[in-house]
Amino acid sequence: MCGRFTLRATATQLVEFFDLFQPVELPPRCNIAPTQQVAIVRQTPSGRDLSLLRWGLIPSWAKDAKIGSSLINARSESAAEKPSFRSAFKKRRCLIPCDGFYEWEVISGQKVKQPWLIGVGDTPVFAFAGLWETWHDPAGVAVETCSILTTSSNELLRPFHDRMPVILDPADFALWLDPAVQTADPLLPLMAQFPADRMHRYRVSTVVNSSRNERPECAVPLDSAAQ
DNA sequence: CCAGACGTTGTT
DNA sequence: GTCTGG
DNA sequence: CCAGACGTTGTT
DNA sequence: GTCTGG
Repeated sequence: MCGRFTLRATATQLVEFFDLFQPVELPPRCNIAPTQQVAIVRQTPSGRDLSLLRWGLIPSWAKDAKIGSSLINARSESAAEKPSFRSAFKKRRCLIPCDGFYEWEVISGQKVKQPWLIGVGDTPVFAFAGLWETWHDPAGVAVETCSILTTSSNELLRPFHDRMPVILDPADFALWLDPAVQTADPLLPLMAQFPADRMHRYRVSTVVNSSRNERPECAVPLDSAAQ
């Protein structure tokens, strides 16, 4: 599954990979956590646009924002039907740029979990499949939120979880973002497991365990010689 | 009709 | 907002 | 996802 | 144990 990730790509890399219609410079992030601002790519009439919104989808009908922190992921198999996600799945799909995500290994007898950083080998940046939504707080202020879709894990991720984030192939970006597509049928094949042989992983420092730590050290290989 | 739920994950 | 349960 | 808190009252 | 905050 996916609860923490990195985005250190430059504006140029983002423009090229996502075909953005205007560049956006983002500060490098090594430890993006739920409830924080994340960058998403949306299709607008002018082109593909990058904006920042809160991670943890709050359905439009929610009475308070709390539910958002438990909706950081959405199951791809059911998002089209679930009340919390179906409206967003139909009309508000997005890409979530990423260049690595963390998984934690539970080692028996050890209290502290060992984090790993997972990457896609052949691209400097890649895309999670995401959904976004608008919620209005009690004062009427609009809050935009998002969620990352999940699928069953491939061999590389299975040691950590039975779920992994949906990673989209750039060839599928246009269909995923197409506002005219409002049914799950043509989208289901896009949400398959990303192949394990195109991904890699390495251990990183437990510094990343606390979402308060944003230092670059979070994403540095622990023992590069041994990996 | 109204009231109440609406989600994911991991762990046991 | 929309569906399910009573 | 993990870390960290987990409470009430009255007074300032 | 469970919820909240980041």
